[in-house]
Amino acid sequence: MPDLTKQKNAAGKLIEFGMVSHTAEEVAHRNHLDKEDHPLRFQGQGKVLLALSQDDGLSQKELATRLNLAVQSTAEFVNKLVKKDLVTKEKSTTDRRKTIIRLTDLGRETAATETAKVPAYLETLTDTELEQLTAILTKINNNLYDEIDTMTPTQSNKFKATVADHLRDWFL
Amino acid sequence: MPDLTKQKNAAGKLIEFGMVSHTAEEVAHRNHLDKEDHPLRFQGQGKVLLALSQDDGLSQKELATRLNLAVQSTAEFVNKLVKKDLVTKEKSTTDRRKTIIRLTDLGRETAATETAKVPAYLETLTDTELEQLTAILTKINNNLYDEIDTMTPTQSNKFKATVADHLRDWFL
DNA sequence: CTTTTTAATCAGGTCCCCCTGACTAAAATT
DNA sequence: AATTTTAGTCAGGGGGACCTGATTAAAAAG
Repeated sequence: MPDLTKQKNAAGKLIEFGMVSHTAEEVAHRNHLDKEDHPLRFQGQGKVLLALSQDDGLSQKELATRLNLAVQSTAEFVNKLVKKDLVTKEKSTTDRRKTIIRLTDLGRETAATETAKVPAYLETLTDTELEQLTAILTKINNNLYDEIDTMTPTQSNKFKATVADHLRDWFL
Repeated sequence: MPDLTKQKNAAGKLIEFGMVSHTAEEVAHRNHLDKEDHPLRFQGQGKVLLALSQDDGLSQKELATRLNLAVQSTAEFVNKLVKKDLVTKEKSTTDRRKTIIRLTDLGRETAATETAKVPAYLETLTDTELEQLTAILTKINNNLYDEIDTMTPTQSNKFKATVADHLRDWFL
């Protein structure tokens, strides 16, 4: 039986981490120490980018189902990404209803550097700590995937595949 | 010299965690398995609530400086919280320019349950893992506080105190 | 007793994430 | 050929986190 206090401690630290990292990002952004427009948080537009770096050339519909989004939301994000020259839209030749979304070089690069970026706050951790953290987060993330899968009976939910596999490829 | 690969692994897991936990929350919310209006992410309104649970009866100005926000933003969040019956506003009697913000019982309770909530995904971790996670996050968070303090030369930046001390009180 | 500083407010904006409803155009069915 | 399904689009919204600018009321200072 796990110690409830320990759980609460960890939970608190996690909340704290969420808040503080968010604030740090915002401060950095306001101080213009940050070149990019916006950090690209891997929600919304970021999610789309990530899905595409794993599987380029998806249709909007496919993107929407994979990302658990309404098609219209997906369209919105895609359009925003087009404006930033991170992806392109082109009509499918085999099925002219479909629009194929592809990463531009810039888009691919952005996704890569964005995910490969090592935050400064990790640099003081020892190798052991990094390993522990990775192992623990792996466990946590898997739990979360299960949670999502349980809640969304959409059998074609490729969310986990989209996120996890991509990151695995990038990092392992 | 720390292993760069290990850093990247951890960084990736952290990104993944951010995305996945966010998605899980959204899914839960859409499925109405979530009673509350909105999860209260401890930014914006949530930050205000947290600051108040540590130090009740602050003025809006004090809140703003502590939270690194424009006074107008603070006012906006406070007003939203008032509508939700989580805080109250009252004019200070000693200085009638000031507006004192106080938590309602509901507000205090909300902050408490919100922060004390142990996410399901922590329940499968062993005691050892929980301890490791807590230790590592403590280190990371401290790094982030330093980052923020370095970037904001506002000497009166009580951000760290507001966030960390409160959570410490709650969890330790 | 003025002038200046301070705490708030209102007004208006920017950008983000995300959704429903209504409607076309192109495939797949019947 | 006529109908239905499918992929997208437009229009419109709701809520959230923030911000700048202009203005008021009250306290502090000169």
